[in-house]
Amino acid sequence: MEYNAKQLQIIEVAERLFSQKGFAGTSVRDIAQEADVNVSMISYYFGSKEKLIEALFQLRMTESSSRLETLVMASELSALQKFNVFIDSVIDRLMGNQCFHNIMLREQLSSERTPVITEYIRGLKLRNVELIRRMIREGQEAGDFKKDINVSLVTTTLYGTVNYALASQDFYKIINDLGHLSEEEFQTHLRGELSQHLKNLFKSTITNEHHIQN
Amino acid sequence: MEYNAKQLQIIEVAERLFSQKGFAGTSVRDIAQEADVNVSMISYYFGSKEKLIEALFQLRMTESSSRLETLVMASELSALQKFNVFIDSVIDRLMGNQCFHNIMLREQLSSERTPVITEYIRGLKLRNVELIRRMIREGQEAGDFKKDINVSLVTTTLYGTVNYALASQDFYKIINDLGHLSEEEFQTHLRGELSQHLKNLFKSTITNEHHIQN
DNA sequence: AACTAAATCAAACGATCGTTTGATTTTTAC
DNA sequence: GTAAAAATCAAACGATCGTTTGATTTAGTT
Repeated sequence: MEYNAKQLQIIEVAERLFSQKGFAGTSVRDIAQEADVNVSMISYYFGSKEKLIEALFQLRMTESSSRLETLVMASELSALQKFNVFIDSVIDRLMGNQCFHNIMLREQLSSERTPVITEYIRGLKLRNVELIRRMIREGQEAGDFKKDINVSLVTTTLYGTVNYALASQDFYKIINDLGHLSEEEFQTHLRGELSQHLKNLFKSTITNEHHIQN
Repeated sequence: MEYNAKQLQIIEVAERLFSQKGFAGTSVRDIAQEADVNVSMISYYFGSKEKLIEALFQLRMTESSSRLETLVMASELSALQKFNVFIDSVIDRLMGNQCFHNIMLREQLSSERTPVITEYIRGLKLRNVELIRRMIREGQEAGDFKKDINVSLVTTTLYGTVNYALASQDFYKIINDLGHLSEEEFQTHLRGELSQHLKNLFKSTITNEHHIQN
């Protein structure tokens, strides 16, 4: 499915409002007003509010990242280097699509989920955890990584840390006295800190004692 | 403020429904029906739906954990031991109040927040990060912990990991073939895995090279 | 220019929302 | 036992919800 400019405008406004106020907390009139279209256009183009968020998910999910998978795995980087590249890509992907990942996180918190969206999320998470599993196994076979690594929990810490950092970024800015930075400067700062923190965290956890070149 | 049995019943049902369907996604009629009271009782007792969730926050926030602070800090445990005790207490607190922490996490994702609730959350997070800061500083002064530790990000990883693990527990159960466990067995299993994972994660990250007794 | 299809609109639809009303029942206090 | 207070209820309130209608305008095709 491809969308015209007006449809994309509706989707993008909906994405921002769903992120800010939640799906149930956002009315189609809110969306229509901010997207500068008539209320009926939403049903006209998408069928329903429910179908609209499904269209959003379909759009955002399909445009993401099968490149990464082959790009990372096919390279001649060491296992740890691949893992570090992956960490940065996760940070970039989540920070570059904060609204959408906010919606996705909220969706995971709900127990009354749309089957379509639930399936999208499950598929994405399955791909992510499998990619990490392959990277870790590669590192283990090279003798660089420890043998007993809980892949699920490593994944959980990676995504959990980035997600929670983004959810708490206002608080983070305050207690670290970063109010003087512009929004862009702050995002860059946070990105760098997260990257360093996570790389350090996992390096000392999943690699063996004997030093390996970074 | 203290509540009678009926009021507590309403609060507890509201807590579960807000957790499952979100604040905006839950109607006062939903709550009234499941709590087996008349719709008007919610306004009668709490004033409004908004005041109801504020009452929930006030109730859950005041019943939590200033004991921990003095208990952990005043003991003769080593810095790492204190940190490990704190890790377990965080896991227990979040897993023991999943509904409420689900609501709290959702609230942090929203940009249109109730000032009262925002302030509750800010205060709680401030206390938590300060407690962790004191523990880390103590470990540093004893020479056990590294000098350059980003307290905010350590806190973020701790809470982010536990929160995300709970948000993804259905997925975790599936990909780890834990479907044969009862719900209680699974919770116990997850608690243990999380505890081991986080202790291991932080031990290798924040302690110095030379071994210190656990 | 004439016809067709797509887009846009104001208005209205019925349903549900949070809240209030006013009567009635139950509990409490003396 | 009786009066006051608290609790409970069905019903209704106005507002807003997502969606549909039907007329009108715009764009595309010949």
